[in-house]
Amino acid sequence: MISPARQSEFRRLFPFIDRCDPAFADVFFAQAQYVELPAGAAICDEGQICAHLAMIIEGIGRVYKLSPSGREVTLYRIYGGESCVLTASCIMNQDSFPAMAVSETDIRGLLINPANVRDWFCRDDEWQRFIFRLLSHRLADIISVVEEVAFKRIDVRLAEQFVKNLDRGNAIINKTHAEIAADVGSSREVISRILRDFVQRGLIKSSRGSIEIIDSQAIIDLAQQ
Amino acid sequence: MISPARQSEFRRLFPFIDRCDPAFADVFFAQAQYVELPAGAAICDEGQICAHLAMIIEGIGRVYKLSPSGREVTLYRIYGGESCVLTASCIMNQDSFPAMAVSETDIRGLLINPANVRDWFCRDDEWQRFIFRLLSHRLADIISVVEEVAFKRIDVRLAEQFVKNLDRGNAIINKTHAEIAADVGSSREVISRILRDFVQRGLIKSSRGSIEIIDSQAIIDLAQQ
DNA sequence: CTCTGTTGGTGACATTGTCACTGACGCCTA
DNA sequence: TAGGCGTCAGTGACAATGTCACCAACAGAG
Repeated sequence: MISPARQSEFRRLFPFIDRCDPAFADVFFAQAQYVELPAGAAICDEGQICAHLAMIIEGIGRVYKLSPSGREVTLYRIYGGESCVLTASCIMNQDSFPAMAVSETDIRGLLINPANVRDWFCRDDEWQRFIFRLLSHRLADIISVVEEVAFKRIDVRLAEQFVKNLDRGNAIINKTHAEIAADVGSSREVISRILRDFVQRGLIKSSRGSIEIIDSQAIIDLAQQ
Repeated sequence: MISPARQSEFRRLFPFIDRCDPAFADVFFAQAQYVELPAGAAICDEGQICAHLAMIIEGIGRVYKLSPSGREVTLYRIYGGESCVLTASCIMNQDSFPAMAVSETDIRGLLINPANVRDWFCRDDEWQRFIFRLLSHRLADIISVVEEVAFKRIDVRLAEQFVKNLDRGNAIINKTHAEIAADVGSSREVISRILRDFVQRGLIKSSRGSIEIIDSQAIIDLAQQ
């Protein structure tokens, strides 16, 4: 049973629950389980069967593919108010998870039992809609990753990442070159070279483990190619 | 109403329908609509709202992304007995279709009305399972495209394509270099160069518009990298 | 047979990936 | 405070891939 304080926190982030039948919401909070995870924890490994559907209240999760040679690409991130599709899809089909997931920050959230996810599906329209929207938005996310990787130059994709940070109000990005490379599916050396270029053109300032965006407009223009 | 001959054809390809409640199957065939499409027809364009869920009886559909510069990547193909996820996901959410789709061959199939897809979802378990399996398998397909594009050398990916053809019993592939390039998300020139290499190594024979696989084992070995 | 559109081949150059190595920095401990 | 160690970033050399411009071979239509 989830405490009232946590319930109202959850309701702010997952407004669908207020549109559900109140009786359903009661069952939901009775069956859900509250969990906390430290940053850097492995949530799900490739090929594993997923135990639960996680609904994030606070924190960031990252779902990515890992190549045998050690390279990575981020498929998508899960923020507060969101949930993991791959988990959802695994639960519905009892398939194995086709990627890896880690917590990028400390995470707090609710866990839903696979049996409940399925049972509730036809019990409450809003729950059904929530799960479907989840699946379809992630499908779109992953397709856009294909597009990025297959068609766009890396400097443009870096600029896009920077713009995402600007949109969230961060002109400073605290990441190492290797982390950025794992994000866009490239290698550290390539990122270093491109960032050196950006510095020489006055677009950013770079220091150990962090990047400051100086010329936002130029970054935005570059991202729009 | 679908004719009995077509119904039994459909049942062979979509066995789930026999596991459904017979009353449901009756409704299904009463509401479904039979269609034929010529090869090369545009089924769905980027950004369009999908009108129907298509279930393929015969023929091949291709779903792909197109870049502004004209390059392409195939996301997946739809064969007889399969159906289009993106359509399914669009229908469930009334979203727009995030890719393009064409018929690669003549196609025959059934069309299901979006309202029916949704209504039937909670009416019949087998229908629900069918739709979910569809979504989750395609999600896995598309993730594996990300993996291919981000991590693998093009010669290896070409070999993989050839192996898929060998698995279907075709040692001869009737495609132009440009078509192969669109498949793997590369450019014609690169494919030409790699195929020239393959010819010189005795793996294939190449002629205008078709490729014959000579050394299957070497192709299989290469694909396994 | 000629014309025309399609298909494939090629060289030159830009971008990206990979490998091997180096130096700089921060932190810990003696 | 000096030395040791791990993380982070920079670099040159080379391989793989993408892009552009152009040409040659071929097939089908008229």
